[in-house]
Amino acid sequence: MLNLFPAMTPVNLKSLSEQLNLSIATVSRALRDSHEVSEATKVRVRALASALHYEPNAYASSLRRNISKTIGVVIPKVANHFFALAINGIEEAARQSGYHVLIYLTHDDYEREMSIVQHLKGGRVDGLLMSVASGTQDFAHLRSLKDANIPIVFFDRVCAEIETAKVTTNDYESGYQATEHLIQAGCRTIAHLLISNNLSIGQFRHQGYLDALTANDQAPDPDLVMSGVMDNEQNVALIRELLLRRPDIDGIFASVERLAISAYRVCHELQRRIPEDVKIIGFSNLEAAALLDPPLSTITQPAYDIGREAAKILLRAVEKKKAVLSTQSVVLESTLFARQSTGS
Amino acid sequence: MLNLFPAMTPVNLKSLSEQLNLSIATVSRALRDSHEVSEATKVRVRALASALHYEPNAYASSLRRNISKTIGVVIPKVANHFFALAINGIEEAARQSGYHVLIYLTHDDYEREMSIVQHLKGGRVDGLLMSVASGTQDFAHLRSLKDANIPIVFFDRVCAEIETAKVTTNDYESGYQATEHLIQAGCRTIAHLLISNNLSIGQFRHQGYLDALTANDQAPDPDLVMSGVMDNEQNVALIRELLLRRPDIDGIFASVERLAISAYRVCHELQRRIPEDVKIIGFSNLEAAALLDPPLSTITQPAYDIGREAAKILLRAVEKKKAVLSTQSVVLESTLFARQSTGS
DNA sequence: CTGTTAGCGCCTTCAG
DNA sequence: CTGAAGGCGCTAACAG
Repeated sequence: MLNLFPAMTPVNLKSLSEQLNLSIATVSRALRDSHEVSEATKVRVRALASALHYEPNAYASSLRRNISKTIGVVIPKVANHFFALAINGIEEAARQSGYHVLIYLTHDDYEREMSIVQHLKGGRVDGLLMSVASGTQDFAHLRSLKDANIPIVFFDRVCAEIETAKVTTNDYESGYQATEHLIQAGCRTIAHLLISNNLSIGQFRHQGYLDALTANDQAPDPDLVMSGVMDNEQNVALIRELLLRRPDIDGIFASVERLAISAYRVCHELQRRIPEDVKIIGFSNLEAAALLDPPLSTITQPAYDIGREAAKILLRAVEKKKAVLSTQSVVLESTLFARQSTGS
Repeated sequence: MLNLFPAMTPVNLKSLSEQLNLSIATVSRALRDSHEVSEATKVRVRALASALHYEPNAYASSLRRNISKTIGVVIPKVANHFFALAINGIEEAARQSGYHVLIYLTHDDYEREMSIVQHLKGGRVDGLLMSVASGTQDFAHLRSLKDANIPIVFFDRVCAEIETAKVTTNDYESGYQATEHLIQAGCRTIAHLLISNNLSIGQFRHQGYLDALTANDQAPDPDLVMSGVMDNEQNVALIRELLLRRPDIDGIFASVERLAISAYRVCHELQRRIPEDVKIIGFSNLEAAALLDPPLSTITQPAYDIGREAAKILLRAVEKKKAVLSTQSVVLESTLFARQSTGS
């Protein structure tokens, strides 16, 4: 007789097996579609299981098999189009392989990143995807993941010191191209706005900027390089100051979306016409960039693909139970959108 | 003698207890800071535990205590500023209470939503936060959560049929205000763009639109109401068609960010001047809206607070082990930003 | 093909 | 204050 009130007696292998006069093991095997169980019993078992809406207890299974079917994603923030899109790609890849996704935000805080990683060593995840916090200087907590047998894949903001797989974009080339784009458009004094830290991506982009300048016989000027801070209003103030101090600036290359937007705003405010007086190009995944008038030229990273690629690499390692990944680097290409005023 | 190679022998209560010549129970109690264990042993235990970087196995604990310290978040998409900000608030609240956050994207697909919810009944989460998919018409899968003893809190896109806590914004009022804003600005023919479905929020906003019209002696015209679809390019085509069919439209109220942006784009394309020919106001959490020239007026939802509030309510219920929440409705207020061209 | 047994790592009575 | 024992739900080895 069926028990249709699972809230009363729990629905688990035990209760199922009792009602079916089978052993727990057989029921378990039947549900996992093992070949060593007769088709007839499989049918019986499945029928009851679905009638009672049986759902296996994920944690019991995880404990037993030492596999959680879960990956962790540790990123600075999600209120940022790039990471939002990346998560999308990650979730997609994870779902396709039957994995769950735990999300953690560091808010670019080292302490927080450390405590998250420490927690995760408890076996809650089979693997980790990570974009390091800008405040992170010490990487011991990341190294220790190796001991805990948890593979990690870095994306976008990678950590060069750790030997593992990394997914990035062609940051150096993008920095170079962006700068050259401004030079071609006639800019003679180009500022570079980046985030103040040791992030690999910032360094690569900056090197691209420097090399593009020298290649075009423009002497790099440290005074034109601005390191942003966490607080956005402060950044606006810094940019305003820079533009007032150097009225000769006629081109701005922003390595971060927020700085590009802020620069745009400050130009408006200071009545510097875009693009007549100042041309701006910035890293951005903001769709609305194309709608600005004049539109903002952007370097757009394939965020979704980055997330997806990273997740796929991680999952492949997880399935093979390889704690340490080969130091493989996947580089995807960003796209430069040179947008012109529609002249309406 | 210390074993500093946890990769060799596993670090768990058993191994710790052996090295300390204590029982597993005592070690467990010491680590949970139980009052029934001497301070001296606590110190000894903690010392070894931290030396070996002991991290409790979350799944064993979950299995035993039937508590996962994890909540699930099921949303349509994350590549949308509103949801990104909401996740931020959710993660914050969860973290403060020591909870983990699993994320699932439905892509507005009913089947997917159902399968996710079904999975989650396996005890993987202690509670659920949800914004229902636009394709969802049947709510049996949500009801069944009650049987599984999993509390659920809806936010933004709520499901009226389920009796549980809900966190929303004042959608009716916002729709009313937005429409009145356009009327005050002199619009005589106001279109309403919304998403094609049974979403509660769409209905409320639409009712506000209708009531504002009648209150101002404008007869609602069904021809001016457009239901969007999933594909954005199709939406652009639909909007274009609408504006061509009804050249008398001089005001647009968009209930979704994407539609507002698309409307903006189509107006540009059709050379309808904003705001001289057509005024636009739309729901949006896009910062860049203020940068558009002319800027886009928006109704902005307190996304972060919505996520945070919803998570707090859920966590309170989870801690009390209440599967069914009181049908409590928290309504937060959106802000209308009436932006004017800077006239530069 | 099916059943029995023995844990995964942890927590929680119940006894000392 | 500490220890011994049982079991959360599931799976995997070993018997039949």
